[in-house]
Amino acid sequence: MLRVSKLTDYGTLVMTQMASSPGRLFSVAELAEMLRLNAPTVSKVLKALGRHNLVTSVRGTRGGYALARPAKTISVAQIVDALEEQPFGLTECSALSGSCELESGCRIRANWQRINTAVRGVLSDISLADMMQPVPVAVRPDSVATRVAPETFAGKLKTQ
Amino acid sequence: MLRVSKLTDYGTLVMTQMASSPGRLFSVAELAEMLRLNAPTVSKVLKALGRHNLVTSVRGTRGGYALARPAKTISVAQIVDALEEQPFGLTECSALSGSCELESGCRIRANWQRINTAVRGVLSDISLADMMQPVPVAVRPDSVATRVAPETFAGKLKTQ
DNA sequence: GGATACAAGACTAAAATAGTCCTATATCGA
DNA sequence: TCGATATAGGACTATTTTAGTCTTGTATCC
Repeated sequence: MLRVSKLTDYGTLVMTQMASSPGRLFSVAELAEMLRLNAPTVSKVLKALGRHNLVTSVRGTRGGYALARPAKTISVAQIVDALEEQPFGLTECSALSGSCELESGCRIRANWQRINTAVRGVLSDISLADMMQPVPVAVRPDSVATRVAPETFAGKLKTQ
Repeated sequence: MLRVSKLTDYGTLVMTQMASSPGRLFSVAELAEMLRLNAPTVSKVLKALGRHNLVTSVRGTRGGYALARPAKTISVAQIVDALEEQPFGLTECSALSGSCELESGCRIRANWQRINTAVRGVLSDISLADMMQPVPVAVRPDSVATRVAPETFAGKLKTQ
């Protein structure tokens, strides 16, 4: 449904929370309480983020997690990649195998790949630090005309 | 998983096929055979597209479907909207209700909305006619640096 | 009036996601 | 060195979503 999984959603929350105090370690229990999420779920998110080297972990009594690098250098795309099971791409192929060879199929597929690349570009150009910023102006969500807010995202959202 | 449903995928195929002969009517059976898809599935897609006024239909013996308007004036976003159940948006809210009020939550949510808008902008700016064009240059799918092909999409993919 | 083709929507099966739990391992501190 | 704490990995169940089909109804043509 063209939606990111809840795990990814939680991931942005957890990462942002950790970004607010770059130095310290956060335990699963702490983060779960701060964000009002269940601990096992937060744990699952953090384990996946750890496997992708977006967070570091320390075991033991005073252990916990912290961002592996500054928030400015972590993109939303990287969080998505860490938490979505499937590889990035808006379509599976572009319909059933065997259909593309006929006529229009393959062009469609190639064009979907270009759309994928553009969408990924959007996600790659937004950093965790950006996600913490307040939104500068009211954006009407469905208006294409207003879809780029003048401030923070402006430069980042140019795809060329 | 940040993927469009198969119905949407099929929708782009079906619409493109119809766009190749703007005048004529295509029956479900014809389209199914041309695209090597099952007829009931193609039917489901076309009914949904019809409800959203992207195709017109004629019943009866020599009936069928045709694009409701020129391919240049139909965007991929409109096809997505017609065939995805849920309203457009990459995250459900941005985690559980009640979490956002605390600290970082709401900013994240607002920023996700801006990402939604940017992604939607990509889909809104690609027309069905664009989807029929051959891809001008090889684009390495995962390289952000090359993510905008110089030709056809170039102007369209600028989000500002 | 009968054949054809779309319209609406119910229904089943399969797949993906969400969320929890169990076992193992590392660290700290008494 | 032992026990408490906290992460690591991954299995597992339940839920939700998606895919695909089928049935009944209606419009059009000949």
